[in-house]
Amino acid sequence: MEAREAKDRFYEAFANTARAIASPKRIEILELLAQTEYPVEEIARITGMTIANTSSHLQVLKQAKIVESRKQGTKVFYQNASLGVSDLLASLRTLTRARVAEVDQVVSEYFTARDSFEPLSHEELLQRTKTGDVIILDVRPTNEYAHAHIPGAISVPLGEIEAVVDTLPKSSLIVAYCRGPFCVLAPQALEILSAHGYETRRLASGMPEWQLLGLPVETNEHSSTQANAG
Amino acid sequence: MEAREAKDRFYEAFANTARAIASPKRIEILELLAQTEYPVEEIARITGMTIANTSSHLQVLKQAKIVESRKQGTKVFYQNASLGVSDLLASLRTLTRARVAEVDQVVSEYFTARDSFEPLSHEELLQRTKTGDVIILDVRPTNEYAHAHIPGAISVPLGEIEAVVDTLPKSSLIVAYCRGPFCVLAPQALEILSAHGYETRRLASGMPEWQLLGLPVETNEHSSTQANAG
DNA sequence: CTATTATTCAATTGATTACTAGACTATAGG
DNA sequence: CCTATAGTCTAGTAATCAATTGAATAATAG
Repeated sequence: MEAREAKDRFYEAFANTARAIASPKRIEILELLAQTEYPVEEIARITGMTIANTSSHLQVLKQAKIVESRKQGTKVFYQNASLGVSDLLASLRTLTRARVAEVDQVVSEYFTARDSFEPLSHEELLQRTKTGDVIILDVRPTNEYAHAHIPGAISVPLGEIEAVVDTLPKSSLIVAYCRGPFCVLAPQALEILSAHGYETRRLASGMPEWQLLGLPVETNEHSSTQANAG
Repeated sequence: MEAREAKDRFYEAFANTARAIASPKRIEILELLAQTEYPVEEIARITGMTIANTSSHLQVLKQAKIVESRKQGTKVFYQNASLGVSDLLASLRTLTRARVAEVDQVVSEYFTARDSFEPLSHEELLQRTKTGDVIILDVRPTNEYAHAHIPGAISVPLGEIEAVVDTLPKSSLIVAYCRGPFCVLAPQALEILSAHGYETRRLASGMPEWQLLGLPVETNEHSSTQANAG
């Protein structure tokens, strides 16, 4: 009985973590917080939930030690507790995508099939930056860029793409990345750029995956969470 | 509304996978099936559940495409659908362990603190096998060994450790591994061996983790699932 | 035709889940 | 001190779900 109870408590601990993540809304929150910290109100706005509901979802995640919070003035900023969260999300994505055709259906429906081109792997990117003539665009909101970005990448939030169109040299390959493999920001940005005659490629994955690979990131220490997302 | 529904369905797919895993019993099953395939009856016996209950847990996992089944005679063998399952379990373990002190408490209680020695990393093992004088023991049940094992490893199920004690040269380092980082088989085996004066080390992780690293495995094509586990 | 093995069904028990509205708390700034 | 802002907490609702067991059913081997 002793051992039985201990064994149950043991597996229970892992099940608790899984249970905290087993909710569409909370996964959406975690994907967002994988980019950078956000205050409750903004999380609520982005996910389309009420403040109260968002707060309670965040409590669930906090109790499972999956997210952490930091109070600043009247605001409470939440962020993922560690890169391990991104790792778990990545595993979950891989396992689900490989097995559930439905996901790709939804992807091609919601994330309209803008980028028909083969995405660029991180190895390819690193290699091509050596031989030069590559411009890397980070098309996420500026606060996410500020938190962590690929060294040398330029911050151009999706809304400002039009503005920079003619400032970029047409001789360079334009590589854009955003939040992750299912994020639409980069494909949308590249659609605009390629319509203007640029040679473009999308980076296969986003910031969290880049960090998981142990690749270097650059940070802008200051401005925390001003801009916003959709 | 269209986009809203698509987004919800999208995250729902991942949440479904997570929900299927968010159960202590099912995690226990998955950890077992990460070793090799097992028939329902044996899974029930090992986990201490009724056949009916085990079957229904397996249906949940099967519907989520996390496990697959194969019918042979009157038996139905289940196995994990891919290494992605082990990957997800590993992420879940890491995230939970790092954040929940409780896990380590339970570990040190249930998995009694037999191995006080620093576990051996796979890099160290590979390095030491080059310089020779290392014997690798796979102390899992023989069917799990047959399914996949470290090249050169000798199969010595825990129950047969005593029998081989004096056949192993004392000049060699004895390295044992089993199912994973929380598996007790190897520590128990090593306790016996070190009591007999052997120099012993435990491999830090088990077969699934070894495979996740892309390291080579050896297989004995035949005998499927005869021996058993506890 | 019988024993074995697994699945399914029905029923029980017990609990969670997501969510909203409104009360409450904490903080910043006048 | 007062007020607006931001977030948390509580209670209630409606909806499910979850784990389990035992009995009935199905599939297969011999």
